[in-house]
Amino acid sequence: MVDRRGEGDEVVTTTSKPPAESVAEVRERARAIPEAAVARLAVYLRVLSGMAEQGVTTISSEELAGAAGVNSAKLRKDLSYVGSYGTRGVGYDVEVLVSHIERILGLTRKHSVAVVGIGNLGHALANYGGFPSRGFPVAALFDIDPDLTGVPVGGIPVDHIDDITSICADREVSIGVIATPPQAAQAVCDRLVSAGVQCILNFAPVVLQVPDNVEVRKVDLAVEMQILSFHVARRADEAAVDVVNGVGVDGVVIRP
Amino acid sequence: MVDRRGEGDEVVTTTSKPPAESVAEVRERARAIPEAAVARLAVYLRVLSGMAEQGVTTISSEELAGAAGVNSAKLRKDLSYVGSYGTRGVGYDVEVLVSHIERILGLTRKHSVAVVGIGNLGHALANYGGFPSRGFPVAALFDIDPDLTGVPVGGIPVDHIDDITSICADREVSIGVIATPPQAAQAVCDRLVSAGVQCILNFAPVVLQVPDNVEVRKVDLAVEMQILSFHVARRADEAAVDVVNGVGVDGVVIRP
DNA sequence: CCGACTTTGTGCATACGTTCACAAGCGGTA
DNA sequence: TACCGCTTGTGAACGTATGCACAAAGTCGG
Repeated sequence: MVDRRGEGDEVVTTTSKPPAESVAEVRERARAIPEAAVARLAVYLRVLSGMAEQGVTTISSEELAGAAGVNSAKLRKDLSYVGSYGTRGVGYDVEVLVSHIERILGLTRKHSVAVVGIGNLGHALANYGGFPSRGFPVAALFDIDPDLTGVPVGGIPVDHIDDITSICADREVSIGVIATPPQAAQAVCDRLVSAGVQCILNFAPVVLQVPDNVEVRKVDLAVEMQILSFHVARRADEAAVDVVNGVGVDGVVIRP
Repeated sequence: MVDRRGEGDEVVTTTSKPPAESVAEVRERARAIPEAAVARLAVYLRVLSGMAEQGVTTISSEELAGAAGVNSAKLRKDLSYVGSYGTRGVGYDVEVLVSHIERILGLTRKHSVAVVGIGNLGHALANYGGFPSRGFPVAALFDIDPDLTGVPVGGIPVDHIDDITSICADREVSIGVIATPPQAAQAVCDRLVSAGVQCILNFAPVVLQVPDNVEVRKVDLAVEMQILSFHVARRADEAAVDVVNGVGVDGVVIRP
C-alpha cells in the first residue's frame, strides 16, 4: 500500500536540485489513478454518503461493492489508489473513507459552474439540485437571446454570451457547461477557455477543439441511445441464432 | 478484411445440425465489436451525416478521424469491425459507410422511447429534438403526479406511472429513460422491465438492479462534475510541482 | 500497360484495466 | 499471550484496447 514507485535505481535526490526523473515521478503519482477508477470513486462516494446518513459507521468491501454494483476486488483496488484506510478483519470507516475520497477528487475546494445555453436542457441544469448540494454552485448563466438576459432562472440571472469572458473570470468559474445548439458550441467553448475555464462538460453533439490544458467531457444523448440500440440488435441476433439452433428464448431447448 | 473467424478446425457444418461451436461463433461475431468502438461508431455516424449534408461523397480515414477527434489507426480498426468498405488509395464512400454503421448499430429499426419523470430534465428530454430525428420516437411519457396526467408535453400526453406496464407493452417501447428522483428510480425500473423494456437509460443517481437480459446505461451529472473536479485538482498539483522544480505555468523554466 | 503514389486493413507490441487468489494484519476469545 | 476467523491490500495472470508501422491494394498519369 505504500507507494514504492521511484525507490529504486536513479533516486539520488540531490539536496540542491532533484533529477529530472523525480518531476515525472510525482506527476506520475497524481496521474496514477486510472480514469475508470476515478469515475467509480465518485459512485462510491455517493453510496457512502447515503450510508453515513443512515447511521452506518463501518462497511466492508463486499457490502460497498454490492451497493455500488462492482466486484469487491475492483473496489479494494480502487480504494488502494486513494490510500489504505481500511482495517483488516473489520472493513472501512465510512466517515474516513468519505473524507479521503473527497480529498482525492478535489472536492475540498468549491468549483463554481457556468451554464451556457438556457433552453430546455439549460433550464433543467440550472435548476438541478444535485450540483450545489455536491459542492458545485452555479455561479452564472448565459444565453444568446437578449430577451432572456436579466431574467433569473433558478435564482440566478441570465447574462448574454458576449459577457462570458469577463463574468466567468470575475466569478472564478472553473467548470463550464455547454447546453447550446451544436452550431454555437465551439464559439462558446472558445470564450470559456479564454475566460480561464479549465474544464468543460459538453452536452452539444459536436467534437470540441480545445487547447491541451483544458479537459472536456461530453454527454451525448443520441450516442447513448445508439449504444442501447446496438445492444437491442445484438440481443435480437442472439435470440434468432438460438432459435435456429433449437434453443428457445429463455434458454429452453426446443425439441430435445 | 473478410471475416475469417471460424474458417479453421472444427468447421464441419453438418447439414443436419451444426456443431455447438458454431452457435458460440455467431454470438462471438455479434459480441466482437468492443463497447468502446460502438460508442465511437455513433460519433463517426454523426460526423458522416454532417459531411453527407454538405455534399461530401468520399472521405479518408485521416479526415474523418480528425473530425471525430480520434487517431486514424483507431478509426480504421473501428471501421474494420463493421466490414471493409473502403477503397485503398481513395478512402470511404460516405453514403456506404453511413448505411453500414446504421445497420450495425441496429438503427434500421425504429426504437420507441418512454420517458419517466416529467420534471425539469424529463421536460427537456421530451422536447429534445435529437431523439426523433435520429430514429428514436418518444412514444410515451409518465409521471407520478396526477396533475400532470393528460397534459401534453412536446405533443405527447403524460400518463400515470401505474400504467407503465400496459402502455409500454402496448406501444412496443424498447428503450426506457428514467428521469425521476433517486427514490423512485428502482420501482420505475422494475415496471419498465416487467413491460418488456430491454434497455434503460438512467439519469437518476442510483445503481439500478436489473435482470441479466436488460441493458442499463447511466448518465450521472454529479459524477461527471466530480471527474472534472479531479482533473482540476490534478492540474493544480502538477503546476505546484512544476513551480517547486523551477518550471513555470506554461512550461517556462524559472531561473535557468 | 506500367510505375509512382496514396490510403486502407491488420499483425504486432505495448499499455491499460480487471480479476484471481492469498499472505499479511487486525479484533475477539480463551 | 496465543490462537482463530475475518477482511484488507496487492502480486501476478489474464484479457482488452490502443498505436505503430507496413504490406496489400487500389487510383492516376504517362
